Amino acid sequence: MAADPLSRVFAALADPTRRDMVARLAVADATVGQLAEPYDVSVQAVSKHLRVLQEAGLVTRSRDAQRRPVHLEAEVFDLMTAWIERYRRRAEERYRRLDDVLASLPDDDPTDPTTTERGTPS
Amino acid sequence: MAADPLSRVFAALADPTRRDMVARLAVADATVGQLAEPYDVSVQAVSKHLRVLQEAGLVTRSRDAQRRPVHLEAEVFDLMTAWIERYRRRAEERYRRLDDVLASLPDDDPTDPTTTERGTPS
DNA sequence: CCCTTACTCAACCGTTCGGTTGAAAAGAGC
DNA sequence: GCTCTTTTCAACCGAACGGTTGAGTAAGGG
Repeated sequence: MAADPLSRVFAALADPTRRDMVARLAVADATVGQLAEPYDVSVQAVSKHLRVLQEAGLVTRSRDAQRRPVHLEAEVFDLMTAWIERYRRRAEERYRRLDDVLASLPDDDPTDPTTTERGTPS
Repeated sequence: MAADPLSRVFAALADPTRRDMVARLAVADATVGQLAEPYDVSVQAVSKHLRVLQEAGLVTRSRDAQRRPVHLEAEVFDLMTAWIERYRRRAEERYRRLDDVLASLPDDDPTDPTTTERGTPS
């Protein structure tokens, strides 16, 4: 149970029920019971889901008498977007470079004198 | 095993080994053996990881004799970022509105006549 | 003071997950 | 035609997951 933060966030959001809870918490804070209401599972199951979200840092909980209001912590999203954007950018850069190569290797039309000279020939 | 696409992508990236493979594939395509080399696990385990990444749409594979080069498909990232940004924005909007409320409810100083009138009473 | 509400803890259950080993499939090279 | 390389398939294993039920805890409300 000692996974790195990024793994915990991704794993937490890999469950559709938990994603839906996050979606609803983005609109307003809610108690465990309120969160459990729409789903066809026990309150205990929802409580477990919330613990997963909490340990992923996606959610915090306060006290209001017996109620434990849940609050969405949106900053953790940055962790994911940072990772995703990093490699997405890297991949796109690679494709861009590939496009350049393809663009520099034209039709090889022997009747076209502008294509007979190649850039960086070995 | 019939999970929705978003769950599959999140689940695929919840594993640090798979994330590392994606990171390396962002630099260059690689074969199963090349991908397996740095890790202290069997090639079969890596093959399984690749199947998970493939079913998540993160990766495609072609043929080169016995080799099966793996290629990163970066478009799937958009699926995640779209989801994340949607709810991040929603959450931030909510906080912004909360700030507005707090700003419109000033110090409540009884000696200050400008704070005695409240908007939308009752 | 009960009693009800709101929630968590604990134990259990079936399934999935990440890993293993062993065998098979598919090609290239001698 | 063998053999070596590369990869997958299949069976298995322990741990984690998502769910359940049942009991326990904490705090208001009659």
